[in-house]
Amino acid sequence: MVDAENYGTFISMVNKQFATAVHVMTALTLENGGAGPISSSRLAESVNTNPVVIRRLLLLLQKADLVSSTKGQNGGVTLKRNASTITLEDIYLAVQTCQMISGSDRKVKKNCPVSRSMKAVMCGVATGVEDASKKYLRTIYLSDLKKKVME
Amino acid sequence: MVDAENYGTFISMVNKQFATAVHVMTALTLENGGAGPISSSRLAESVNTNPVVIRRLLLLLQKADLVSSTKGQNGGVTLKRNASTITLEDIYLAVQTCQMISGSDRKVKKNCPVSRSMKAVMCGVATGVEDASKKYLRTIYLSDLKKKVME
DNA sequence: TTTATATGTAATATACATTGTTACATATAT
DNA sequence: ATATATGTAACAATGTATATTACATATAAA
Repeated sequence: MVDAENYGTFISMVNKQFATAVHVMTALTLENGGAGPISSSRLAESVNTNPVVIRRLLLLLQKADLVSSTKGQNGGVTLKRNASTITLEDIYLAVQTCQMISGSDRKVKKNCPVSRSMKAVMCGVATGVEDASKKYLRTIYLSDLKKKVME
Repeated sequence: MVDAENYGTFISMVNKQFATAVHVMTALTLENGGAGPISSSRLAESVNTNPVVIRRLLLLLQKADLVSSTKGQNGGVTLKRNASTITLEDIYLAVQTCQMISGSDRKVKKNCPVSRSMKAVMCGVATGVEDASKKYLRTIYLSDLKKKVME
């Protein structure tokens, strides 16, 4: 049933990509320096998902130059940079699919001044939210998360 | 086709609610003080959607005490507070369905320290992003948007 | 009091992105 | 040569938001 009480109160559980990416990168931070590369299968176990989901994510992290992977026996993934130089903004930008706030894609009503202005207005708002968020994410380093996990 | 080039690059067009709410509130700001209340049908025309979509949104805005509505002939919706006292944070909080950054709902792997820590880690991150965003949204008043539209 | 018109609300259809899964090609260390 | 890892395609399953139709309810105005 959808009424005033719960309309719009669904919790969106799509877009786990950022959370998954942070998980993977944190795991690499803790395990690398240990016994070499980690396989997507082991990462998938820690995340509790399918290895292909992890591998798809890793392609994005590779494109952003955050990790590198090697094929074949004893292959797997390693961090490409030191954990104390990687921030959550780096990870966010690597896997970002869309802005946190999105405008509407509805057709503009050309005879309505408000409708005509909305795209520009929401674009500005989206940029503002994005900038504020990234500024915050930039303050958190992978090495900070490592500490948190080890506590 | 889904490959490395476009996997994760879909633009999510769900969650137009905030954009729609800003549109509606801006329209009310411009038109109120004019010829009394505005009907959901007229608002729907400006937004280019179905009146019911607008009415469902208005229920949320009413719960947040931002607008009030009257039934019957010549009925409709009016702003309940002055536009120079309403910020985009008020609107965001009224229609917010979930946090901008969400954690994963996957089951925790209890023998993995990273997996055990992730929920707390992502909760902190989500709160940080949320706070930063709200702080920004708090700086923009409906009266500012009115000016932008009238330019 | 009747009528027109507005909101309130339910039920359902539609659209679409993300995740999960299977299958297989490709590369590489041992 | 073989085992094992990544790379990639294809498709099913899931879940949320929007759109739409229909109707109940309230109220101003004739």
